[in-house]
Amino acid sequence: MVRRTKDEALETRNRILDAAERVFGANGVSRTSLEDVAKAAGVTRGAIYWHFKDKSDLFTAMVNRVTLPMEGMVARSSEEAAADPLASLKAAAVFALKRTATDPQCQRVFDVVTHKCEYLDEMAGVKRRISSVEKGCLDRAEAALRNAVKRGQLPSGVNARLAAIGLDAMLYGLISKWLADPDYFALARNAGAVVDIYLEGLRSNSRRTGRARKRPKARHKR
Amino acid sequence: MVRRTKDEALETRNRILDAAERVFGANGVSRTSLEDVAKAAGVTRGAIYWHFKDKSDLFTAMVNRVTLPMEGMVARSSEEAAADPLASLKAAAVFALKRTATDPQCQRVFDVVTHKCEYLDEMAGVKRRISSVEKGCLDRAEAALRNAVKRGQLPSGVNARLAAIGLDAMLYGLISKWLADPDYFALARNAGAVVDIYLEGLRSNSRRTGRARKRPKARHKR
DNA sequence: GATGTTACATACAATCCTGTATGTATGTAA
DNA sequence: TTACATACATACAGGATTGTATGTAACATC
Repeated sequence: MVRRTKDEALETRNRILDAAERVFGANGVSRTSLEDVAKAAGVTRGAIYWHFKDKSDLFTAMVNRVTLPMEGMVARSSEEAAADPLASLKAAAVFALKRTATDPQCQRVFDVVTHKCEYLDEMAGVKRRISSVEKGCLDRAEAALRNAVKRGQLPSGVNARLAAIGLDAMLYGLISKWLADPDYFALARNAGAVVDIYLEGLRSNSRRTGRARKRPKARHKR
Repeated sequence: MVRRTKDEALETRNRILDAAERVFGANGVSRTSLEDVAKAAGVTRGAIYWHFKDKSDLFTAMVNRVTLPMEGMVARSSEEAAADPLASLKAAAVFALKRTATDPQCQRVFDVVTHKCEYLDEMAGVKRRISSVEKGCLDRAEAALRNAVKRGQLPSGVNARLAAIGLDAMLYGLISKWLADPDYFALARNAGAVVDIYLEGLRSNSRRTGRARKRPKARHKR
Protein backbone atom coordinates (compact mmCIF):
# COMPACT_ATOMS: atom_id res chain seq x y z
CA MET A 1 0.00 0.00 0.00
CA VAL A 2 0.96 3.55 0.49
CA ARG A 3 1.41 6.27 2.99
CA ARG A 4 -0.66 5.85 6.14
CA THR A 5 -1.49 8.12 9.00
CA LYS A 6 0.60 7.91 12.13
CA ASP A 7 -1.82 5.61 13.90
CA GLU A 8 -2.00 3.30 10.94
CA ALA A 9 1.76 3.15 10.80
CA LEU A 10 1.88 2.13 14.41
CA GLU A 11 -0.67 -0.50 13.63
CA THR A 12 1.49 -1.92 10.86
CA ARG A 13 4.37 -1.95 13.26
CA ASN A 14 2.31 -4.00 15.68
CA ARG A 15 1.15 -6.29 12.92
CA ILE A 16 4.77 -6.93 12.09
CA LEU A 17 5.54 -7.69 15.71
CA ASP A 18 2.53 -10.00 15.92
CA ALA A 19 3.69 -11.80 12.82
CA ALA A 20 7.18 -12.08 14.25
CA GLU A 21 5.83 -13.78 17.34
CA ARG A 22 4.00 -16.34 15.26
CA VAL A 23 6.68 -17.03 12.68
CA PHE A 24 9.59 -17.01 15.11
CA GLY A 25 7.63 -19.37 17.28
CA ALA A 26 6.86 -21.69 14.41
CA ASN A 27 10.25 -21.78 12.69
CA GLY A 28 12.74 -20.40 15.15
CA VAL A 29 14.37 -17.02 14.92
CA SER A 30 17.40 -17.82 12.80
CA ARG A 31 15.54 -19.99 10.35
CA THR A 32 12.96 -17.36 9.49
CA SER A 33 13.88 -14.63 7.06
CA LEU A 34 12.52 -11.15 7.20
CA GLU A 35 10.69 -12.06 4.03
CA ASP A 36 8.81 -14.70 6.01
CA VAL A 37 7.86 -12.20 8.67
CA ALA A 38 6.80 -9.68 6.06
CA LYS A 39 4.63 -12.20 4.28
CA ALA A 40 2.98 -13.25 7.53
CA ALA A 41 2.31 -9.61 8.34
CA GLY A 42 0.93 -8.84 4.91
CA VAL A 43 3.64 -6.32 4.11
CA THR A 44 7.00 -6.32 2.36
CA ARG A 45 10.47 -6.25 3.77
CA GLY A 46 10.50 -2.56 3.06
CA ALA A 47 8.01 -1.99 5.85
CA ILE A 48 10.10 -3.99 8.27
CA TYR A 49 13.28 -2.15 7.40
CA TRP A 50 11.41 1.08 7.84
CA HIS A 51 10.31 0.26 11.38
CA PHE A 52 13.31 -1.75 12.49
CA LYS A 53 17.01 -1.65 11.87
CA ASP A 54 17.40 -5.36 11.25
CA LYS A 55 16.24 -8.71 12.51
CA SER A 56 17.80 -8.49 15.93
CA ASP A 57 16.23 -5.08 16.40
CA LEU A 58 12.86 -6.55 15.46
CA PHE A 59 13.45 -9.42 17.86
CA THR A 60 14.38 -7.07 20.69
CA ALA A 61 11.30 -4.95 20.08
CA MET A 62 9.14 -8.05 20.06
CA VAL A 63 10.46 -9.17 23.42
CA ASN A 64 10.37 -5.74 24.97
CA ARG A 65 6.75 -5.31 24.02
CA VAL A 66 5.59 -7.89 26.56
CA THR A 67 6.18 -8.39 30.24
CA LEU A 68 7.89 -11.68 30.92
CA PRO A 69 6.36 -14.25 33.28
CA MET A 70 8.59 -13.47 36.21
CA GLU A 71 8.51 -9.76 35.59
CA GLY A 72 5.16 -9.12 37.22
CA MET A 73 6.40 -11.13 40.17
CA VAL A 74 9.00 -8.66 41.28
CA ALA A 75 6.95 -5.55 40.59
CA ARG A 76 3.93 -6.25 42.73
CA SER A 77 3.67 -7.10 46.38
CA SER A 78 6.56 -5.43 48.05
CA GLU A 79 3.90 -3.57 50.00
CA GLU A 80 2.30 -6.45 51.83
CA ALA A 81 5.60 -8.29 51.88
CA ALA A 82 6.37 -7.01 55.32
CA ALA A 83 3.17 -8.31 56.84
CA ASP A 84 3.25 -11.91 55.66
CA PRO A 85 6.40 -12.53 53.61
CA LEU A 86 5.72 -16.19 52.95
CA ALA A 87 2.18 -15.69 51.68
CA SER A 88 3.35 -12.76 49.63
CA LEU A 89 6.14 -14.79 48.07
CA LYS A 90 3.76 -17.59 47.32
CA ALA A 91 1.29 -15.23 45.72
CA ALA A 92 4.02 -13.79 43.54
CA ALA A 93 5.22 -17.20 42.42
CA VAL A 94 1.71 -18.43 41.67
CA PHE A 95 1.02 -15.24 39.82
CA ALA A 96 3.98 -15.83 37.55
CA LEU A 97 2.92 -19.40 36.87
CA LYS A 98 -0.70 -18.55 36.20
CA ARG A 99 0.25 -15.71 33.95
CA THR A 100 2.35 -18.11 31.96
CA ALA A 101 -0.54 -20.51 31.77
CA THR A 102 -3.14 -18.01 30.67
CA ASP A 103 -1.49 -15.24 28.66
CA PRO A 104 -0.99 -16.46 25.09
CA GLN A 105 1.28 -13.62 24.09
CA CYS A 106 3.45 -14.20 27.09
CA GLN A 107 3.57 -17.87 26.12
CA ARG A 108 4.57 -17.19 22.55
CA VAL A 109 7.28 -14.72 23.33
CA PHE A 110 8.81 -16.52 26.26
CA ASP A 111 8.71 -19.77 24.35
CA VAL A 112 10.69 -18.11 21.57
CA VAL A 113 13.13 -16.66 24.06
CA THR A 114 13.77 -19.93 25.85
CA HIS A 115 13.51 -22.48 23.08
CA LYS A 116 13.42 -20.89 19.66
CA CYS A 117 16.44 -18.63 19.61
CA GLU A 118 20.11 -18.78 20.35
CA TYR A 119 21.34 -16.98 23.38
CA LEU A 120 24.26 -14.98 22.08
CA ASP A 121 25.86 -11.58 21.94
CA GLU A 122 23.64 -10.15 19.25
CA MET A 123 20.70 -10.26 21.62
CA ALA A 124 22.66 -8.55 24.36
CA GLY A 125 19.81 -6.19 25.12
CA VAL A 126 17.27 -8.91 25.72
CA LYS A 127 19.81 -10.88 27.68
CA ARG A 128 20.47 -7.98 29.98
CA ARG A 129 16.81 -7.41 30.62
CA ILE A 130 16.09 -11.04 31.32
CA SER A 131 18.97 -11.56 33.67
CA SER A 132 18.02 -8.37 35.43
CA VAL A 133 14.50 -9.70 35.94
CA GLU A 134 15.88 -13.00 37.13
CA LYS A 135 18.21 -11.34 39.57
CA GLY A 136 15.32 -9.25 40.87
CA CYS A 137 13.23 -12.36 41.45
CA LEU A 138 16.01 -14.14 43.21
CA ASP A 139 16.78 -11.25 45.49
CA ARG A 140 13.12 -10.71 46.24
CA ALA A 141 12.64 -14.37 47.09
CA GLU A 142 15.70 -14.37 49.30
CA ALA A 143 14.56 -11.27 51.13
CA ALA A 144 11.10 -12.74 51.65
CA LEU A 145 12.52 -15.96 53.04
CA ARG A 146 14.90 -14.09 55.29
CA ASN A 147 11.99 -12.05 56.63
CA ALA A 148 9.95 -15.18 57.07
CA VAL A 149 12.70 -16.57 59.25
CA LYS A 150 12.86 -13.36 61.20
CA ARG A 151 9.13 -13.45 61.83
CA GLY A 152 9.16 -17.07 62.85
CA GLN A 153 7.30 -18.29 59.79
CA LEU A 154 10.27 -20.43 58.93
CA PRO A 155 12.74 -22.19 61.21
CA SER A 156 16.01 -20.42 61.74
CA GLY A 157 18.02 -23.16 60.11
CA VAL A 158 16.79 -22.34 56.63
CA ASN A 159 19.46 -21.15 54.23
CA ALA A 160 17.54 -18.29 52.65
CA ARG A 161 19.83 -17.81 49.67
CA LEU A 162 19.90 -21.45 48.71
CA ALA A 163 16.19 -21.90 49.30
CA ALA A 164 15.53 -18.90 47.06
CA ILE A 165 17.73 -20.38 44.36
CA GLY A 166 15.86 -23.66 44.57
CA LEU A 167 12.50 -21.93 44.28
CA ASP A 168 13.72 -19.74 41.45
CA ALA A 169 15.07 -22.73 39.57
CA MET A 170 11.87 -24.68 40.09
CA LEU A 171 9.72 -21.86 38.77
CA TYR A 172 11.96 -21.42 35.76
CA GLY A 173 11.96 -25.15 35.14
CA LEU A 174 8.20 -25.40 35.42
CA ILE A 175 7.63 -22.53 33.03
CA SER A 176 10.27 -23.58 30.57
CA LYS A 177 9.19 -27.20 30.45
CA TRP A 178 5.51 -26.39 30.30
CA LEU A 179 6.09 -24.04 27.39
CA ALA A 180 8.04 -26.72 25.57
CA ASP A 181 5.22 -29.18 26.19
CA PRO A 182 1.92 -27.98 27.67
CA ASP A 183 1.04 -31.61 28.36
CA TYR A 184 3.88 -31.70 30.84
CA PHE A 185 1.37 -31.02 33.57
CA ALA A 186 -1.71 -28.87 34.23
CA LEU A 187 0.11 -25.67 35.03
CA ALA A 188 -2.86 -23.46 35.75
CA ARG A 189 -4.55 -25.99 37.98
CA ASN A 190 -1.49 -27.09 39.92
CA ALA A 191 0.38 -23.82 40.20
CA GLY A 192 -0.65 -23.26 43.81
CA ALA A 193 0.04 -26.82 44.80
CA VAL A 194 3.60 -27.03 43.48
CA VAL A 195 4.59 -23.78 45.07
CA ASP A 196 3.03 -25.01 48.29
CA ILE A 197 5.00 -28.22 48.17
CA TYR A 198 8.17 -26.22 48.12
CA LEU A 199 7.31 -23.47 50.54
CA GLU A 200 5.45 -25.63 53.02
CA GLY A 201 8.40 -27.97 52.91
CA LEU A 202 10.67 -25.20 54.08
CA ARG A 203 8.61 -24.85 57.23
CA SER A 204 10.04 -28.04 58.67
CA ASN A 205 13.51 -27.67 57.23
CA SER A 206 15.05 -26.90 60.56
CA ARG A 207 18.32 -28.78 60.32
CA ARG A 208 20.85 -27.06 58.16
CA THR A 209 21.26 -29.97 55.81
CA GLY A 210 19.81 -33.36 56.31
CA ARG A 211 19.43 -34.12 60.00
CA ALA A 212 17.19 -37.03 59.21
CA ARG A 213 19.89 -39.01 57.43
CA LYS A 214 19.92 -42.73 57.84
CA ARG A 215 23.61 -43.09 58.42
CA PRO A 216 25.53 -39.92 59.11
CA LYS A 217 27.89 -39.96 56.17
CA ALA A 218 30.98 -37.81 56.09
CA ARG A 219 30.23 -34.19 55.30
CA HIS A 220 30.13 -33.81 51.59
CA LYS A 221 33.52 -32.55 50.58
CA ARG A 222 34.10 -32.16 46.81
CA MET B 1 45.96 -34.49 3.76
CA VAL B 2 45.31 -37.81 2.29
CA ARG B 3 44.00 -41.22 2.91
CA ARG B 4 44.29 -42.31 6.54
CA THR B 5 43.95 -45.60 8.24
CA LYS B 6 40.65 -46.48 9.82
CA ASP B 7 41.71 -45.36 13.28
CA GLU B 8 43.01 -42.08 11.98
CA ALA B 9 39.74 -41.49 10.21
CA LEU B 10 37.85 -42.05 13.42
CA GLU B 11 40.18 -39.63 15.09
CA THR B 12 39.40 -36.95 12.50
CA ARG B 13 35.75 -37.61 13.06
CA ASN B 14 36.20 -37.01 16.75
CA ARG B 15 38.25 -33.90 16.10
CA ILE B 16 35.38 -32.59 14.03
CA LEU B 17 32.94 -33.34 16.81
CA ASP B 18 35.22 -31.68 19.36
CA ALA B 19 35.46 -28.62 17.14
CA ALA B 20 31.69 -28.61 16.74
CA GLU B 21 31.24 -28.52 20.50
CA ARG B 22 33.52 -25.52 20.80
CA VAL B 23 32.28 -23.54 17.82
CA PHE B 24 28.61 -24.27 18.34
CA GLY B 25 29.05 -23.25 21.96
CA ALA B 26 30.80 -20.03 21.02
CA ASN B 27 28.62 -18.87 18.13
CA GLY B 28 25.44 -20.90 18.33
CA VAL B 29 24.50 -23.68 15.98
CA SER B 30 22.71 -21.76 13.27
CA ARG B 31 25.26 -18.97 13.09
CA THR B 32 28.20 -21.26 12.50
CA SER B 33 28.83 -22.61 9.05
CA LEU B 34 30.38 -25.95 8.35
CA GLU B 35 33.36 -23.99 7.12
CA ASP B 36 33.78 -22.63 10.65
CA VAL B 37 33.66 -26.10 12.11
CA ALA B 38 36.10 -27.39 9.52
CA LYS B 39 38.55 -24.60 10.19
CA ALA B 40 38.37 -25.19 13.93
CA ALA B 41 39.00 -28.87 13.37
CA GLY B 42 41.87 -28.29 10.98
CA VAL B 43 40.14 -29.95 8.04
CA THR B 44 38.01 -28.86 5.12
CA ARG B 45 34.29 -29.14 4.59
CA GLY B 46 35.01 -32.17 2.49
CA ALA B 47 35.98 -34.11 5.58
CA ILE B 48 32.81 -33.08 7.36
CA TYR B 49 30.60 -34.06 4.43
CA TRP B 50 32.42 -37.35 4.31
CA HIS B 51 31.67 -38.19 7.92
CA PHE B 52 28.29 -36.52 8.22
CA LYS B 53 25.34 -35.97 5.96
CA ASP B 54 24.86 -32.31 6.85
CA LYS B 55 24.94 -29.93 9.78
CA SER B 56 21.99 -31.41 11.61
CA ASP B 57 23.55 -34.85 11.27
CA LEU B 58 26.76 -33.49 12.76
CA PHE B 59 24.80 -31.85 15.53
CA THR B 60 22.94 -35.06 16.32
CA ALA B 61 26.17 -37.05 16.39
CA MET B 62 27.72 -34.47 18.68
CA VAL B 63 24.86 -34.73 21.15
CA ASN B 64 24.60 -38.48 20.95
CA ARG B 65 28.30 -38.87 21.73
CA VAL B 66 27.81 -37.74 25.32
CA THR B 67 25.51 -38.78 28.11
CA LEU B 68 23.31 -35.92 29.22
CA PRO B 69 23.24 -34.77 32.85
CA MET B 70 19.99 -36.46 33.75
CA GLU B 71 20.79 -39.54 31.74
CA GLY B 72 23.05 -41.14 34.31
CA MET B 73 20.34 -40.47 36.85
CA VAL B 74 17.83 -42.88 35.46
CA ALA B 75 20.28 -45.61 34.60
CA ARG B 76 21.82 -46.20 37.99
CA SER B 77 20.24 -47.04 41.28
CA SER B 78 17.13 -48.90 40.46
CA GLU B 79 18.74 -51.72 42.42
CA GLU B 80 18.96 -50.08 45.81
CA ALA B 81 15.84 -48.07 45.09
CA ALA B 82 13.69 -50.59 46.86
CA ALA B 83 15.64 -50.44 50.10
CA ASP B 84 15.73 -46.68 50.65
CA PRO B 85 13.86 -44.90 47.85
CA LEU B 86 14.35 -41.41 49.21
CA ALA B 87 18.10 -41.71 49.68
CA SER B 88 18.37 -43.36 46.31
CA LEU B 89 16.46 -40.56 44.65
CA LYS B 90 18.57 -37.98 46.36
CA ALA B 91 21.75 -39.71 45.29
CA ALA B 92 20.54 -39.79 41.72
CA ALA B 93 19.64 -36.11 41.72
CA VAL B 94 22.91 -35.06 43.30
CA PHE B 95 24.75 -37.25 40.84
CA ALA B 96 23.15 -35.42 37.94
CA LEU B 97 23.99 -32.03 39.41
CA LYS B 98 27.58 -32.91 40.24
CA ARG B 99 28.13 -34.41 36.85
CA THR B 100 26.96 -31.18 35.32
CA ALA B 101 29.31 -29.25 37.55
CA THR B 102 32.38 -31.33 36.85
CA ASP B 103 32.20 -32.78 33.35
CA PRO B 104 33.29 -30.11 30.86
CA GLN B 105 32.10 -32.00 27.82
CA CYS B 106 28.72 -32.51 29.39
CA GLN B 107 28.64 -28.79 30.12
CA ARG B 108 29.53 -27.77 26.60
CA VAL B 109 27.06 -30.03 24.89
CA PHE B 110 24.15 -29.48 27.21
CA ASP B 111 24.75 -25.76 27.13
CA VAL B 112 24.51 -25.88 23.36
CA VAL B 113 21.37 -27.97 23.55
CA THR B 114 19.61 -25.71 26.01
CA HIS B 115 20.85 -22.26 25.05
CA LYS B 116 22.69 -22.27 21.75
CA CYS B 117 20.34 -23.96 19.35
CA GLU B 118 16.74 -23.74 18.29
CA TYR B 119 14.45 -26.49 19.30
CA LEU B 120 12.70 -27.44 16.09
CA ASP B 121 11.77 -30.25 13.80
CA GLU B 122 15.13 -30.62 12.17
CA MET B 123 16.57 -31.86 15.43
CA ALA B 124 13.77 -34.31 15.93
CA GLY B 125 16.19 -37.09 16.82
CA VAL B 126 17.83 -35.18 19.64
CA LYS B 127 14.47 -33.96 20.81
CA ARG B 128 13.15 -37.47 21.07
CA ARG B 129 16.13 -38.64 23.03
CA ILE B 130 16.01 -35.75 25.44
CA SER B 131 12.32 -35.94 26.13
CA SER B 132 12.68 -39.66 26.59
CA VAL B 133 15.38 -39.08 29.20
CA GLU B 134 13.24 -36.46 30.87
CA LYS B 135 10.23 -38.72 30.96
CA GLY B 136 12.39 -41.47 32.44
CA CYS B 137 13.60 -39.16 35.18
CA LEU B 138 10.14 -37.98 35.99
CA ASP B 139 8.71 -41.47 36.17
CA ARG B 140 11.62 -42.68 38.23
CA ALA B 141 11.23 -39.81 40.67
CA GLU B 142 7.52 -40.38 40.94
CA ALA B 143 8.00 -44.08 41.59
CA ALA B 144 10.61 -43.37 44.23
CA LEU B 145 8.38 -40.89 46.00
CA ARG B 146 5.44 -43.27 45.83
CA ASN B 147 7.57 -45.98 47.36
CA ALA B 148 8.81 -43.59 49.99
CA VAL B 149 5.22 -42.95 50.97
CA LYS B 150 4.51 -46.64 51.06
CA ARG B 151 7.50 -47.24 53.33
CA GLY B 152 6.58 -44.43 55.64
CA GLN B 153 9.51 -42.25 54.66
CA LEU B 154 7.07 -39.62 53.49
CA PRO B 155 3.64 -38.72 54.85
CA SER B 156 0.72 -40.19 52.98
CA GLY B 157 -0.59 -36.81 51.91
CA VAL B 158 2.22 -36.23 49.47
CA ASN B 159 1.15 -35.97 45.86
CA ALA B 160 3.90 -38.08 44.32
CA ARG B 161 3.34 -36.98 40.76
CA LEU B 162 3.33 -33.30 41.52
CA ALA B 163 6.26 -33.56 43.90
CA ALA B 164 8.22 -35.38 41.22
CA ILE B 165 7.40 -32.67 38.70
CA GLY B 166 8.58 -30.03 41.12
CA LEU B 167 11.84 -31.83 41.74
CA ASP B 168 12.35 -32.47 38.06
CA ALA B 169 11.73 -28.84 37.24
CA MET B 170 14.06 -27.67 39.96
CA LEU B 171 16.87 -29.88 38.75
CA TYR B 172 16.37 -28.76 35.17
CA GLY B 173 16.25 -25.15 36.26
CA LEU B 174 19.39 -25.44 38.34
CA ILE B 175 21.32 -27.09 35.55
CA SER B 176 20.04 -24.80 32.85
CA LYS B 177 20.64 -21.62 34.78
CA TRP B 178 24.02 -22.69 36.06
CA LEU B 179 25.15 -23.49 32.54
CA ALA B 180 23.98 -20.09 31.34
CA ASP B 181 25.88 -18.46 34.16
CA PRO B 182 28.22 -20.51 36.36
CA ASP B 183 28.26 -17.66 38.85
CA TYR B 184 24.57 -18.32 39.49
CA PHE B 185 25.60 -20.38 42.49
CA ALA B 186 28.21 -22.90 43.54
CA LEU B 187 26.62 -25.93 41.96
CA ALA B 188 29.14 -28.55 42.98
CA ARG B 189 29.29 -27.41 46.57
CA ASN B 190 25.57 -26.90 47.11
CA ALA B 191 24.16 -29.75 45.07
CA GLY B 192 23.46 -31.89 48.09
CA ALA B 193 21.97 -29.04 50.07
CA VAL B 194 19.45 -27.88 47.45
CA VAL B 195 18.20 -31.36 46.85
CA ASP B 196 17.91 -31.80 50.59
CA ILE B 197 15.89 -28.65 50.94
CA TYR B 198 13.34 -30.08 48.56
CA LEU B 199 13.32 -33.68 49.69
CA GLU B 200 13.48 -32.98 53.40
CA GLY B 201 10.70 -30.51 52.92
CA LEU B 202 8.48 -33.23 51.57
CA ARG B 203 8.85 -35.12 54.85
CA SER B 204 6.55 -32.69 56.60
CA ASN B 205 4.24 -32.07 53.70
CA SER B 206 1.43 -34.05 55.21
CA ARG B 207 -1.59 -31.97 54.30
CA ARG B 208 -2.59 -32.32 50.71
CA THR B 209 -2.11 -28.66 49.99
CA GLY B 210 -1.50 -26.06 52.60
CA ARG B 211 -3.02 -27.08 55.91
CA ALA B 212 -0.95 -24.53 57.72
CA ARG B 213 -2.57 -21.62 56.00
CA LYS B 214 -3.22 -18.50 57.91
CA ARG B 215 -6.77 -17.98 56.76
CA PRO B 216 -8.41 -20.87 54.97
CA LYS B 217 -9.03 -19.28 51.59
CA ALA B 218 -11.47 -20.74 49.14
CA ARG B 219 -10.14 -23.75 47.30
CA HIS B 220 -8.25 -22.54 44.30
CA LYS B 221 -10.52 -22.88 41.35
CA ARG B 222 -9.14 -21.61 38.02
C1' DG C 1 -1.93 23.63 -4.27
C1' DA C 2 2.96 23.39 -4.13
C1' DT C 3 6.22 21.05 -1.36
C1' DG C 4 8.56 18.32 1.72
C1' DT C 5 8.17 14.27 4.39
C1' DT C 6 6.34 9.91 5.73
C1' DA C 7 5.40 5.10 5.08
C1' DC C 8 5.98 2.01 2.69
C1' DA C 9 6.87 -1.15 -2.11
C1' DT C 10 10.09 -2.54 -5.54
C1' DA C 11 14.47 -3.40 -7.62
C1' DC C 12 19.22 -4.61 -7.33
C1' DA C 13 23.75 -6.05 -6.05
C1' DA C 14 26.68 -8.50 -3.00
C1' DT C 15 27.49 -12.07 0.17
C1' DC C 16 27.25 -16.26 2.29
C1' DC C 17 26.40 -20.93 2.62
C1' DT C 18 25.10 -25.21 0.99
C1' DG C 19 25.41 -29.42 -1.64
C1' DT C 20 27.61 -31.88 -5.03
C1' DA C 21 30.92 -33.03 -8.33
C1' DT C 22 35.42 -33.97 -9.10
C1' DG C 23 40.29 -34.76 -8.08
C1' DT C 24 43.73 -37.53 -5.69
C1' DA C 25 46.75 -39.95 -2.87
C1' DT C 26 46.77 -43.65 0.10
C1' DG C 27 45.48 -48.02 2.19
C1' DT C 28 43.92 -52.74 1.14
C1' DA C 29 42.72 -56.89 -0.97
C1' DA C 30 43.49 -60.02 -4.83
C1' DT D 1 51.07 -54.72 -8.75
C1' DT D 2 46.82 -54.00 -10.22
C1' DA D 3 42.54 -52.46 -8.96
C1' DC D 4 39.24 -50.73 -6.19
C1' DA D 5 37.59 -48.37 -2.12
C1' DT D 6 38.56 -45.00 1.35
C1' DA D 7 39.39 -40.45 3.28
C1' DC D 8 39.63 -36.60 2.42
C1' DA D 9 40.71 -31.64 -0.46
C1' DT D 10 39.26 -28.62 -4.03
C1' DA D 11 36.29 -26.54 -7.30
C1' DC D 12 31.87 -25.05 -8.81
C1' DA D 13 27.13 -23.73 -9.28
C1' DG D 14 22.95 -22.35 -7.25
C1' DG D 15 19.77 -20.53 -3.93
C1' DA D 16 18.67 -17.85 -0.18
C1' DT D 17 19.15 -13.50 2.54
C1' DT D 18 20.62 -9.32 3.48
C1' DG D 19 21.10 -4.32 3.12
C1' DT D 20 20.45 -0.52 0.35
C1' DA D 21 18.96 2.27 -3.27
C1' DT D 22 15.27 3.97 -5.55
C1' DG D 23 10.40 4.69 -6.66
C1' DT D 24 5.89 6.49 -5.20
C1' DA D 25 1.65 7.83 -3.37
C1' DA D 26 -0.56 9.82 0.37
C1' DC D 27 -0.38 13.00 4.20
C1' DA D 28 0.76 17.37 6.50
C1' DT D 29 2.00 22.08 6.32
C1' DC D 30 2.14 26.43 4.59
